[in-house]
Amino acid sequence: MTGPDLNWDDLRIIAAVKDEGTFAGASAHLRIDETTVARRLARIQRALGVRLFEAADGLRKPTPQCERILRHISDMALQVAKIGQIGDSVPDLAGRLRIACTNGIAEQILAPRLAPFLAQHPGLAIQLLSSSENVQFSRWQADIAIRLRKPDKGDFTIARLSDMRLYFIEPATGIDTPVVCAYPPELDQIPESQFLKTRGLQQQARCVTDNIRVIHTLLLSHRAVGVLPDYLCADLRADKRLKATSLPRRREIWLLLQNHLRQDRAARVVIDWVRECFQHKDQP
Amino acid sequence: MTGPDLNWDDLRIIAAVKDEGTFAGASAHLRIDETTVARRLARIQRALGVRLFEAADGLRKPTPQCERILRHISDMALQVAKIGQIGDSVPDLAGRLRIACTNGIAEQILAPRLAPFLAQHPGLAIQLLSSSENVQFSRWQADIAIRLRKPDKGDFTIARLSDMRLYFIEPATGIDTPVVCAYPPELDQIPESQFLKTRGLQQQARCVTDNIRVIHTLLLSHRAVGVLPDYLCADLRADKRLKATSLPRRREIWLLLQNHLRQDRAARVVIDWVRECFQHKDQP
DNA sequence: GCCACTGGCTGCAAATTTGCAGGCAGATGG
DNA sequence: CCATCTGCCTGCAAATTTGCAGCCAGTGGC
Repeated sequence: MTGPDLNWDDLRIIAAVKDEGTFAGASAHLRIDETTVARRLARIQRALGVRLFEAADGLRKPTPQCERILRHISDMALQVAKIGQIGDSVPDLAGRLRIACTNGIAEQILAPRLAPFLAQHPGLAIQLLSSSENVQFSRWQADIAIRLRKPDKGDFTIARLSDMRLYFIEPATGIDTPVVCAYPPELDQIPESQFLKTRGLQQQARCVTDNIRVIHTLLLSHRAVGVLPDYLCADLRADKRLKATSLPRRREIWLLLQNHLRQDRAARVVIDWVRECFQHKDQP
Repeated sequence: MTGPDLNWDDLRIIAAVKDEGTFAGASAHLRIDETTVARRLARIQRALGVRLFEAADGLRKPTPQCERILRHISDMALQVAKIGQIGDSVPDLAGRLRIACTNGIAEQILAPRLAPFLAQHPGLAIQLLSSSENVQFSRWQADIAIRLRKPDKGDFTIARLSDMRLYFIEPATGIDTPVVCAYPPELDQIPESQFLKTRGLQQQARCVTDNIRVIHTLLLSHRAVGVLPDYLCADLRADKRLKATSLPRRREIWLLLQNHLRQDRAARVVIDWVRECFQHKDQP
């Protein structure tokens, strides 16, 4: 019986749980909350009257019936992709969007992938408002903002985008009195500063800046210690004369979007691209 | 771009609007409200960035792009049907359900189709609580109830099921003082009684009953007048010695379901069958 | 012309779905 | 052993979707 209570869209959940092996993995892939994954999977199981997954080795394994269902679902996904191409053949994607974020994120994460993205969408224009200061998002000074701290509620949409690891970098062979690089006092609450404080290093800081590329350069001298986000640490971690220690705490990255742009196709395309940039931030 | 904002289930709306030619038709077919049809169609149009239908001759005509999309949708519907068969191959549909309704509906609409239905579902048992009195649905005396009047809200689910026409039947060649068949005073508010009152016939009633088959038999004598629902009028309307006049007002038919059965597969199967019975109530 | 019917849309309330916070269980590492 | 991390689930609130009532426009019949 496939009555109207069989929600076609729930079928996508089955495929995502199979592909990722966990509800949490499917949640990240589908960009919905994992409780929603669980509930929608339960809903489609009830509708089909079939058990779809067994729990084995901490993973979700599809039942034989589920394997058969998955073959049909992948056929459906092919059809959906073709439908999407029909929509894509309408070349009306245009717009100019202002993205506010830090210098580091703009330079290291977005910029490397911006040219190909704009080539793919000739009607789009992106303005990167990158600085150390928070752009006044509530005053419409930006359309999209990427924040390293969960923002207070406002008349805009907030969504969690990603997170980043932090690394404490120091010379591999300890040297006397390395230069301590620290962040300014107004950033005392960020995990980077907190870590340095617990190490008793914050007061010894001889280089105080919020410019992470400055810190990066100092660390490259092998005479300094400091804390940097993961996207700026690939070369440092590969350097044998440096030691990198992952901090226990991560920093969450949040996305803000003006509410009136929630159904804007250009905005959605740009947001997808931003998410993709963060997904691949560890790859050059 | 077919991101997660393309709701697979919305694709079904496109097909239904194409098939039925109007939102209202799609609404009846899908059994959702027509405003929901309009909104979901608008949503999928936004997601695809494609105009799907033009309005022509009071009907919705698919655009060329929509025609291409519809081909993929019908492929998907085939896959969904196959998925449903996988679920159906699990022969665990069992249960015993009590349906409360009038004698007329039980005998004329449900009973003719009950045997084939039960043969199709060997694990099901149906108890028809048919009488003229309203079973105490709120006291769990029935699982499903079919009512000819919109019920007050209660701790159960109410849904509109169908409606029926009413016919005033009289001898084609007028005779003096035909026997007036009327309904009892406690049913004074139903459209049947109201109509007879406006015709000044209610006080002249010489046969007062709530048994519509009794009225049917009297009308067959060609010496009586009365009002009956459409499902009991096929033969009367075909009788050349009788004249049938459709009443302006219809009677709505409502379905009640105990809330705890809303996700019960057996209950859903039975409800689908009941709907089908009413859909074909004019066919023998 | 008037009336009834049908289809589609708007606004509001009700119903449903989703996200978040917190808790629990299991696995891993120090 | 304890702390941390990860995955999953529950309860509650927020967000979204849906249904209903009412309205408007168009059509057909009297």
